[in-house]
Amino acid sequence: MKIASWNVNSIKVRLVQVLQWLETENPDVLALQELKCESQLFPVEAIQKLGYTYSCVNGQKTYNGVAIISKDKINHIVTPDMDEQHRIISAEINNINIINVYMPNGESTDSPKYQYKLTWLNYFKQYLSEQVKKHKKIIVLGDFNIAPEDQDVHDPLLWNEKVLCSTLERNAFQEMLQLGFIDSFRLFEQPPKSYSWWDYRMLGFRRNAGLRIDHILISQDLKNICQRSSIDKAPRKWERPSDHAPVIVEIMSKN
DNA sequence: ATGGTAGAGGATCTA
Repeated sequence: MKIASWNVNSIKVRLVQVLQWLETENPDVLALQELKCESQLFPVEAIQKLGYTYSCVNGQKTYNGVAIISKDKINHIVTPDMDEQHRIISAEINNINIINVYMPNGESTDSPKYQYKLTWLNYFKQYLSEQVKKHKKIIVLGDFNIAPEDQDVHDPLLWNEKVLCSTLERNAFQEMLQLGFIDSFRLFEQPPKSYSWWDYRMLGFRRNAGLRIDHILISQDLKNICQRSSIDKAPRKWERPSDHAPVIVEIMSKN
């Protein structure tokens, strides 16, 4: 079972790329973030034509918005948002609980948005702690807007204690792991300087000035059946790309 | 001191 996550930064603009990527990579499940569209405007038909019969959307106008599309049946859809910002959608597919998140960015550590992010992270940790009591097989994936370690940052000195890299955010990430999750990417040997997001500005991608802020966490029960975890940089080189690359995990078996 | 780019929506806000 191949499961992927991609912050598309507007599904309306990125639909062409998403369809192209689905055709080449053929994942069973794709979690999308930053749809920037209302749920009823999500392009279900075009996606269904590629065999993704099932989908669930938690959209909103202008900002945020998340969705899960799947070849296999989607059950128990929930959207446990903290407030009016639509950032979470969770569903069960093939007996695995998939929690798709778009975490707040925070803007900068002196911004009120940073305080909002910390509050939101606290809320989400609480939600996860409830989920681990209820389910054994859980995947938490999406745009975390946190680079967990210095090895996930192109220039750790430049980013030292900056938003996305600050100690409080990294602590929150570790506290999520301590609930019983593993950063699937680090289960395997990876190319050095692997990132998932590059700023559109200042030739970020060409300089590989990136951060690894998109993650796929798996619960302990999935560790031994996790086959692969990777970042696909290819779509970032395409015409009119998202600033994020898709991240992928492969789990053995369907049940 | 604050740019640089992209998307939404029609002036800024968010990232």
